[in-house]
Amino acid sequence: MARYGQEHKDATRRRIIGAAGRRFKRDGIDGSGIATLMADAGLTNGAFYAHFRSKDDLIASVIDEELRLQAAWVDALAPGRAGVEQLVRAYLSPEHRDRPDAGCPSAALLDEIGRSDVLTQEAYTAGARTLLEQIAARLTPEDPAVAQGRALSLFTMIIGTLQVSRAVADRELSDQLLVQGLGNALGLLGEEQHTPPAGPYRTAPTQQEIR
Amino acid sequence: MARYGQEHKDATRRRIIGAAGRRFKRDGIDGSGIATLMADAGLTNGAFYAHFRSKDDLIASVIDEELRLQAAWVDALAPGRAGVEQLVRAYLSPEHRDRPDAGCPSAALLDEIGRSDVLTQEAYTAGARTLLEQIAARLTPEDPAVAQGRALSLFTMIIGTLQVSRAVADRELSDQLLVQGLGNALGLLGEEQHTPPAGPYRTAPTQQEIR
DNA sequence: TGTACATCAGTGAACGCGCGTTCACTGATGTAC
DNA sequence: TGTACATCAGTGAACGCGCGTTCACTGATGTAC
Repeated sequence: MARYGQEHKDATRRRIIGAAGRRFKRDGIDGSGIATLMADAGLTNGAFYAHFRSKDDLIASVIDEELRLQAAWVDALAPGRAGVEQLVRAYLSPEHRDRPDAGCPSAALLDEIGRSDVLTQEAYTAGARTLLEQIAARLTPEDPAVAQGRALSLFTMIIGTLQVSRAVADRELSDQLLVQGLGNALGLLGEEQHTPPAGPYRTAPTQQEIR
Repeated sequence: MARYGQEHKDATRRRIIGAAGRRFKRDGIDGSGIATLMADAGLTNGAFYAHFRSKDDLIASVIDEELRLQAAWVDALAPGRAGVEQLVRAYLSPEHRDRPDAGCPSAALLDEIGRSDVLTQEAYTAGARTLLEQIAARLTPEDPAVAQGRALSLFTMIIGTLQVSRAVADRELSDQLLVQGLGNALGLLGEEQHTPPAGPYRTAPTQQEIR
């Protein structure tokens, strides 16, 4: 029958999506051409349309996949509130700021997602819902409404802080914004918690895969 | 001597910058071509290089101008804490969400600014510093450190919230995020303040020029 | 007051280039017999 | 076991188009005399 089984084609598709995710987060969606990201995946431009109907189709697939990976990363954190603290420390680290290609798709692409077509926005919607629920579930599960509000505060604050820290030319100010943002986030998280487990935020787990 | 005085050329330059600001915020920086934004300004593509050295030069000028306008808008708000509440209500309104071209440059362009050249990032840095100081100055000026932290929390939270509300395909969820974000922001603002002046956020002043 | 000239903001065609997309083709593999 | 054939993932040239940028030119105006 076929030269390779379906699993080979699926693997190639996933490879393209992975390479495109990294490229998009580094250079922007508009700033990434098909030929470039196919080369990233070790292929030539022509093969693209055997896997995707259009660039828009790819974009939606990438956003879907990126948010799934992020959800899996959040699931793997320590249980409960401690995991959220872990998340925040890793998220607002200089390492995350300096490696957008390995980082959070929201921080790197939110503006562009806001200008994307409906399929991409639907993928983002589902992903963001999941993340907000995951965070809320770790915060005071006895009061869902409060937890939901705090989850949204945290989510928007850490995204905004990382974006501003990346947009700023002054390194010192950028570092300061991260530290201050971390303080704000931890404050928001744990007024009840008296001694937040110390440890520099640079030793957060799976640094390379901060999302 | 010259056909027109220097003020004519300056006016044209400002007109291009204004048109480009609106276009950038609507379609993205990468998504806006020189010919299109010159047509927006009532000119043809060729005239562009009599006013700017390059597109990058324009981008830096646009970011500088957009943040100056935003600072002026913040200055015109009611004095003190009441002005910040006014700001937050206008910022997290459905009207602002739905008119990015007339809105906040940070919410529309932060990702792209993070990928822009150093001149653009320097313009953004100066503008963001001013805005953070303006907000901080309105919050408990007796304790600058606390005010600074809260200003950053507010700034990043409202930007993040607006971006997420724009990226989400579900209108109902989007509205809900704005309301919840507004609650969070007001909570952050005024634990001391018992009855925040009501009035729907849609009647915030200078709606058209929310920034 | 009337004419010749200089100025220069703006025009619009053209440049090479990379974009998203199409398509005739290649060639490594599995199957048939 | 060896040969002919079918499959189809991937190649790479080509398509029209819009990009950022350049440049020879236009034509309305102010100045000189």
